[in-house]
Amino acid sequence: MNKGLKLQQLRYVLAVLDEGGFKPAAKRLHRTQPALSLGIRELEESLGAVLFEKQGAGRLTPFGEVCVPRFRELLGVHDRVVKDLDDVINRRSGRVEVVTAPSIARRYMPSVLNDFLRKYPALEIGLHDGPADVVADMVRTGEVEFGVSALWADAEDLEFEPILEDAVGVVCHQTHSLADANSLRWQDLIGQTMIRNGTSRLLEATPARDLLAESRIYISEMISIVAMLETGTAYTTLPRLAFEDSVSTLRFIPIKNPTVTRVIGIITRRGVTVSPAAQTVIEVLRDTITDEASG
Amino acid sequence: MNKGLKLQQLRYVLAVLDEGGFKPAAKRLHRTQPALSLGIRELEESLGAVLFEKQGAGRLTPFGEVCVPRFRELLGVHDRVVKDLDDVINRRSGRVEVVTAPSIARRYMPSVLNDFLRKYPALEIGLHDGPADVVADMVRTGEVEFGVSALWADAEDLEFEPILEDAVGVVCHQTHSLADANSLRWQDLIGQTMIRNGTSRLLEATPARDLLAESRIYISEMISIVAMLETGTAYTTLPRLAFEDSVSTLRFIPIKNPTVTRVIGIITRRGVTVSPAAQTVIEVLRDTITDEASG
DNA sequence: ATAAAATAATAAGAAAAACTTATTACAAGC
DNA sequence: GCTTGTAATAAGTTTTTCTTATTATTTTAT
Repeated sequence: MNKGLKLQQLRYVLAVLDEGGFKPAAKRLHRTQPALSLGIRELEESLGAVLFEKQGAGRLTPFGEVCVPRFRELLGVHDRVVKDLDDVINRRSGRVEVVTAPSIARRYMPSVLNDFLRKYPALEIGLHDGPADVVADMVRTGEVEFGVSALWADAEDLEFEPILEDAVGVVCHQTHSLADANSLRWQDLIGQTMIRNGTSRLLEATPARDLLAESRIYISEMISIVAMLETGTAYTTLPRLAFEDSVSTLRFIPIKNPTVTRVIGIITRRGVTVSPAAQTVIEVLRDTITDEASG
Repeated sequence: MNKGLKLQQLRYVLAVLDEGGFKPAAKRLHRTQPALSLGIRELEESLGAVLFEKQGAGRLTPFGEVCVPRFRELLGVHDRVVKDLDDVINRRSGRVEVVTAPSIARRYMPSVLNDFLRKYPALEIGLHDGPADVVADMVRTGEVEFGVSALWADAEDLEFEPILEDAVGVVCHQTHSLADANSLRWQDLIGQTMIRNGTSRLLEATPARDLLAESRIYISEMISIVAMLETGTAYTTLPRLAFEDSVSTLRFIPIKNPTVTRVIGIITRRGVTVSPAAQTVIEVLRDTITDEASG
């Protein structure tokens, strides 16, 4: 007794039943009558028992009666599996986990999420945020399918695809001596009290490196930085997007010559294809950023 | 997107996962590595999405992760169906409905049932009894898979395979004038009061036809026949097996020259193969009757 | 009952599929 | 950089599945 049913042969059997004979069944399946005859014969041999009575217009043997509900069940499961997977591929089903830098989460993701949920009503999304190292780790562990953030050290196991440049500028209180400039050069900052923060290492390989060396304050939390800036006695540097949600008494002044930028991109595990649903989120994100840049 | 998964290709995928690579998986399935490579490639193309990362020792894509549980489910159903059908064929599962003449039900079936239940502990049986016409009808409608009885008119749609001959004799009270004979001839009955019953038509094409014509009493129910016989004023004829359960004050005397017999056989629908379980019951029944005849 | 029509089984060969061996390409490890 | 282990590709073979043509059987109609 040869194990291993062939789904097509089971379909032959059901077609013969539904159509009431080999010939009409063959027609429906775009086959010839001997094809079904042979196929069903082979199935019977592999089972070791006959399914149809001889010469009887598609009448089943008692054993056939036992088989048919099971054939239907198996084909039903098959068809459902095919449909499920088709839904996943065609974005009618699925869930994506994403992690971004906080600035991205606040500046772009609300719009991305809205677009995404509207365009793909059946897809689900989970959005996380965190600093660049957390983003990288969550991608690495597979907690999320991709991240959106700057990538400090380019890691062997991660893929980075830039999507956005974010220029660093001065942030200070409106009463600060630098507050009224439209733009600044790095030398304008010499002698001022500088607060370093998590993004300050962007300056490490730039003309601002000396300012960094002189700075005697480091504050990691944005809320503490703001509190310090509001005393009017110090400034800090931030990429434009990271400043976004700050207090209205603070000013952001771009710095030129040279412009220092933080490159933000999509971080994925190297050699891991993202799911169709995640691919969709990435596409929507790219569109959103392109629109913002041009609009 | 081509619908229609091939079960073997799904097994390839699971084997690669289980064994952690194409080569060991191929070995386990007694195939070569390119066979799996090609098979899985084809599956990916039919789905429209990649399942395994390139060059990565059997690591799945996120889409692959979605697929695998469903592949397991489908193959699980397949394997269960194969096992179920195998059980049916090998008599480890199944149910048979049988109908017999009352005489058979009482004389042979208890022993058949005991043998059957002991030899095939997983099979179930349903036993019915009734007169010959009911037996034939239950077979015809498919209520039962086969019947055991005499068949009056040989019907086009039924198959009859004789297994047993049952000789007709005289039944009368112990005080009746015929009661002490060891055997009788038909002419010995002339002038006696005869009760006709359901089996009397066995006599229609025999020398007893004249007795039948003279008889003025017909009783269908055995219990009423017995009551009448016990008055000692009349006799009736019955096949040996039908007499079996009668009262001890009655006698059965064989009739010779010629011996009239009722042929009992297995009745099935013409052109309908019986199920493996029913086949088993028939075999046990044949054995039982052979044993009784010789023992 | 016989002839005609319809249906499925069988035979033989063609097309398609699945598999094999041999080779190439790619990545990881020494 | 070379070796080693892995998977992909190429080409050809075997196996499977299908088709056309024919035969056998049963049903239907006369």
